[in-house]
Amino acid sequence: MDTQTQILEAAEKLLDASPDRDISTRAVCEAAGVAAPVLYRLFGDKKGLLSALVDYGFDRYLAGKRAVSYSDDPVRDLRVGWDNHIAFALAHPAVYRLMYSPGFDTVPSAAQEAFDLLREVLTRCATQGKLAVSPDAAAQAILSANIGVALSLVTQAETYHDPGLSTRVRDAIHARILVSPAHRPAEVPDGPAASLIALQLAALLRERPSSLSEPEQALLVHWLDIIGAEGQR
Amino acid sequence: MDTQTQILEAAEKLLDASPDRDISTRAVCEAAGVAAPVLYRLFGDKKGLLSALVDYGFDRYLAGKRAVSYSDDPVRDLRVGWDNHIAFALAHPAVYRLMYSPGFDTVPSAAQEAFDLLREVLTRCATQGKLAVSPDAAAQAILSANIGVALSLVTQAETYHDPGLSTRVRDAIHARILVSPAHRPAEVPDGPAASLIALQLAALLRERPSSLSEPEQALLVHWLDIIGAEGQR
DNA sequence: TGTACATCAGTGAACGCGCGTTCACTGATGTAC
DNA sequence: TGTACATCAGTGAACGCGCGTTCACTGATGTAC
Repeated sequence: MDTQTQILEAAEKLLDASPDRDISTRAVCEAAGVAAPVLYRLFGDKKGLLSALVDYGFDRYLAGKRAVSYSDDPVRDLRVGWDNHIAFALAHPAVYRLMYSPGFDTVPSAAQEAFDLLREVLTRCATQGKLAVSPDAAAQAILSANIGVALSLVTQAETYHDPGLSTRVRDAIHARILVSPAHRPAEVPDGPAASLIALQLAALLRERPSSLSEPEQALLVHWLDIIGAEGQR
Repeated sequence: MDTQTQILEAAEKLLDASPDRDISTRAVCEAAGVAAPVLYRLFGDKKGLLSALVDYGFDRYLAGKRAVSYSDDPVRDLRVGWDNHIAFALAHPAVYRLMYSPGFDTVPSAAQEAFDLLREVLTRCATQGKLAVSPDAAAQAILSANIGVALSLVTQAETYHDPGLSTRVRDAIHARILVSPAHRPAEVPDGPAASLIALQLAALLRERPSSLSEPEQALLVHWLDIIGAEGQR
């Protein structure tokens, strides 16, 4: 383990143990067993250390996700992704807080990457005609709820003690976002086919460009999204 | 406006404007136009100021809620409550962060009070036989999702730009938590009456004590909850 | 192979600023007699 | 009504600690000749 990793591990450990969610660079150096200037040569300053810490923790999390060759059931991947998110928050509470409830104004790049990964899975759902809203809207709904459950569990475990909480919220969101085969005919009695097919087509077109020009295709997809949105309640 | 309020308003204003979500007592005093010792006589120390700030902002929010004589439609109250929560977060981002993503270990008492208020509304839903899970489980699901949406909107407005996000997540959770008249017979084909009536009875018993002894009643309600939970998927 | 030198990860010690906090004091207001 | 005194919200100025950060230096390693 090189010095850089040593410092990062020490920093995360101290941050998890700190009641006020803050650490001093001096304490980090002492815990890592190095002199102060080492930290500043490697990370520039304290802010640099913290953002490196976010990247360090989250890269391992995303690496696992990226490496996984997705199953051919994107809906299943969606559930696994939710559960992974919760598990990561519980395993790295301090880093998680830095990611999704940051003290600085700039949002960590890793958070954006996580969002994009989720949207990819959702696009695959849409391609199979299983998504009832646009992938972007679905990603926003899923991630925001996912973050809420994770932060609640991390910061207020006593209040949020229901063991079924995470899956209940997860399935509630998924049920709303996905096309439920059982409910489809009952929920949208007239003209559901149009909006659903529009969404499916929009997802397909987003993946592979057609023979249309780029602006034309962008407008087409936009219109398809509008038609698809009509199917929502 | 007395000195105490002046200081609190100055503190919230500075906190909302601060990029790193922190303030110095010196800056607060300067902005409020008072000398430093005043702050320490009124609030004890910095931590005292911050928790007073949380109470100050949140009390006004809860006061409005408490004052409202609820409609006879608790499900409607549920929706209004969600929307109020979001509105408060957007109006007081810094205070909201202190409440639901606190830097200290102790959870603000106002947060607990908000949780209890939500559970009361849910109990009224249960009394009318409209709740498909226990009020406590429902409150956890609703609040955690509500917090997630609020924090996402507050800290990452650019990413979470979908105008329908809040209501979509809200209705998704509510649909899962409430008994949908249309779905009830289809969802729980055999013996749904038992679990639903058990939940309704449990809610009623929690409100007015029966002729049973307190421990007896507590055990009864506990069993009713268990039976009620069988109806959940 | 031996020597001279550049490179660079590391150290010990200090700097100095900002901060939370407190000390000694003032001036206005209310109250007992 | 007038006087003496307690109360208390306020002030100016300083204290001193912890912190992020940097300076001058060391010792090991790799490399050209």
